[in-house]
Amino acid sequence: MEALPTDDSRTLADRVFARLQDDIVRGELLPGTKLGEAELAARYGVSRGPLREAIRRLESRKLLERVPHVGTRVVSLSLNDLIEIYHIREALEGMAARLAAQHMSDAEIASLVALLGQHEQQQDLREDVAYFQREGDLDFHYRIIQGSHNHTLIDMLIGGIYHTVRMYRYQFSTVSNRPQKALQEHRRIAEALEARDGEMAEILMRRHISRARENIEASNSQTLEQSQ
Amino acid sequence: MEALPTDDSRTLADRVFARLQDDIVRGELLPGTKLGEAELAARYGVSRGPLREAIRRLESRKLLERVPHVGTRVVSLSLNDLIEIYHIREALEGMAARLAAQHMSDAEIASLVALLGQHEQQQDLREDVAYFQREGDLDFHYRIIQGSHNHTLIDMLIGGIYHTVRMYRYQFSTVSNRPQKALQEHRRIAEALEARDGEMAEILMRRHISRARENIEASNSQTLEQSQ
DNA sequence: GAACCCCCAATTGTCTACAATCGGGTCGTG
DNA sequence: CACGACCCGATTGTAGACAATTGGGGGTTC
Repeated sequence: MEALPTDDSRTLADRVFARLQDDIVRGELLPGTKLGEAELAARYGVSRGPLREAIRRLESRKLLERVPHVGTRVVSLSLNDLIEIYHIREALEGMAARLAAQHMSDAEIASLVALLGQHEQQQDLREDVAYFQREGDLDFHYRIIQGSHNHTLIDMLIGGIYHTVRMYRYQFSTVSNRPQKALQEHRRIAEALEARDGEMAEILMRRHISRARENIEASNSQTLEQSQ
Repeated sequence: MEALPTDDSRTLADRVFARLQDDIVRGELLPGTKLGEAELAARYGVSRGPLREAIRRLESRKLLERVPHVGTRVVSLSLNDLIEIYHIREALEGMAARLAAQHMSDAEIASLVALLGQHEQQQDLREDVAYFQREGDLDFHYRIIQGSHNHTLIDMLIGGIYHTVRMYRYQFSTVSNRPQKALQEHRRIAEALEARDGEMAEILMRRHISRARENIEASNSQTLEQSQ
């Protein structure tokens, strides 16, 4: 989806950044884990210099929390944080859907529809459902965000928020318990894009994300109560 | 508004980050300026280690552009970038206004109204108008964002977008040519907050930012044409 | 036995120095 | 004049050492 850990990015700091981010997002490093610099430097085979640069960047992305003279640890999201993020996604991805209706090429839209066809097949076969619910869902949203052709918006969502959303999915091992409804909503959004109806696309996208949020709130309400 | 350059933040890297960001935003370092590491290290009296950490963070915030093995330079915004940012502000600050109507305390709203009173006086006196149009305007928006009480949203806007907006104001030395209208719009937004009318506050805020964007587009259309 | 203080070990923060790598400019050649 | 190889500067990577701060353990006192 982005830079793979096997890539040969320009500098060492860039590679360490990508690998460390991936390990965090994929749950290799669990939330709350304390990360010693010497330990991490050994883990990735680099010296502390490039490592610290990578840590600073991940701190900016809210994937690491750092306390001076104490240490760095992987952030642990609260349910409230996640709900805030979904409210923001509602605003930004709603906007992205409206822009996508204006700016996506016919080819891009056709490709998006084809993607939904694949998802439908996967679901019919009940095969690798987890994939659809995890990366497949993000892939759909990913394409619409790209379709907005607003570079700043793309950067904020893809480069900022989506890593946190993906990390959450691994942390809470959340799987949507409404995959068929989600797919239907995806279809309707795609139809609005095909009709070049930006307002409709925005409304449908906002509603789609809002429902996902409500689903999370309902599924984790007992978790919330426990933590209080 | 945030960390002042005179603060005594925990680590050197934090201080260099704050000072360098301030120098960029305030136009001390002009857009496109090439920044040598040795030069900057001498300028701020630190070694390259903390400096590089600061550079990485400013790169994440889109205030610096870095090309490996070539160098770092201050970003120069295009008019198109700025317009994209204003579209995003429309979505996010509209949301912030709606949340502020729900979550701001009566005291916070009263303080906001008092701030508008100060702005009105400044404008009547035609005194230091530039201040109102620059930091004063941002101060109003700043308070509403804070009033949303959504930590993630606050962080994205205050910690991310607003530095870019402020930098732009210095770069293009843009002064709104509609200060009285802007102030009126501020007043109406405040009234909606007093009435706890979130929907109205959102609509008014979106319209307000949309008009500011149109104003920028009109003022700089010749600049756009020139650059093409 | 509990509370407090002090000291120490561990970790982080910082600096200096040197090797390695890349890009751009220069010079020479066809 | 165009093309290519070379060199030099700057940036990046690494290592080592030392300073600074934090948090906890041990001891003392009430």
